[in-house]
Amino acid sequence: MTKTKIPENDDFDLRNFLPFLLNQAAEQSSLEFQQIYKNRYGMLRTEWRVLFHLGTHGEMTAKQIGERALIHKTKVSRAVAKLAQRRYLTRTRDEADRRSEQLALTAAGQAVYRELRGIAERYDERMAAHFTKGEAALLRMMLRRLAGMD
Amino acid sequence: MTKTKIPENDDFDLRNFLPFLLNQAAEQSSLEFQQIYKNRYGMLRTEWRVLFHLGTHGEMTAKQIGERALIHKTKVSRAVAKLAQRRYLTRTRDEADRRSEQLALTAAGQAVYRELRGIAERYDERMAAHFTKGEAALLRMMLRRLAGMD
DNA sequence: GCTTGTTAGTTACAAAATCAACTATTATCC
DNA sequence: GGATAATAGTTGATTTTGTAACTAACAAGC
Repeated sequence: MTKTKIPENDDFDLRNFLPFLLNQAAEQSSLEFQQIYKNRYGMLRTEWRVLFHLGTHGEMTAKQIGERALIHKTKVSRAVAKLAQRRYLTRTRDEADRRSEQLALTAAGQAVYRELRGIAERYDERMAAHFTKGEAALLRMMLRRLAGMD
Repeated sequence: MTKTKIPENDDFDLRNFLPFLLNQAAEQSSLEFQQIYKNRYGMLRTEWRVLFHLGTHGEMTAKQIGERALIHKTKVSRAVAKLAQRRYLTRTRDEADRRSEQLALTAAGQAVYRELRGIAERYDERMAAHFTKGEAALLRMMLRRLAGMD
């Protein structure tokens, strides 16, 4: 029975492959954090991302959000539509350039943002607690570089 | 016009939030690496993951792959079906437990795996080149820990 | 001014992911 | 042994995403 054993030869290990590792770590943390905003606010990942951007930066256009967060414009468009429908944000046509709209959180949106921000901060601390302060800072720096955010 | 300015107060920055950073970095690298196997072998992300698992570990069941890679069983099932259809792997019913099947790469599957593994190694090196050897090793360690792989 | 090209954002359609229900098989417990 | 529960894997229905084409508004060249 010529059952050729697969060449274990190379020292390549999937579990050390950076794209794989990044994906696993991201998936793990996203899933965990998702429980919170999904079950509690019925929000999708893209939606809280948009909410967070508006929360931290104030008024922005859909385009600016998409650029910063690397989210495709159709996804942003749909997330904005849902958030507007839930009265978490308002759209005001920009009179200087009437193609775009300035988006801003309503009072309700800000309230949700502040709640989620608090949860996010605690969650982040819990993750960072796996490491020393220096390691955590280095990790953030490295991830920013890999994400092309530098 | 009571335009309440959003509290820029807290020093919370989305761009430092670990789940966000992980997601951005993972997305960035996955998209880039995907160009290669997608354009070249018409494979989906889940498919090369399954292929890689079989390539590095030899025979496995669908369940084992799903557990290791954090992929839902329906996704694994469909990926396995496609790889089988392309004759990259064979399924052999496990006589000890006839519910499950042992999956193994065919010669063709192994050939593709080896090619992709080479590409993956070079890609990984390029990513790691952003950092010193020590930093890169630390990064992998930290990601493994965050992914719960330790 | 008018044609041509861009850009912000939306929408329609196709591809993929998620969820629930199903089959076949094995394990448990009485 | 037989009923009940649990498990491996598949399939179909629903959601979500990605791709393309579209509308409306602006910009540039002439």
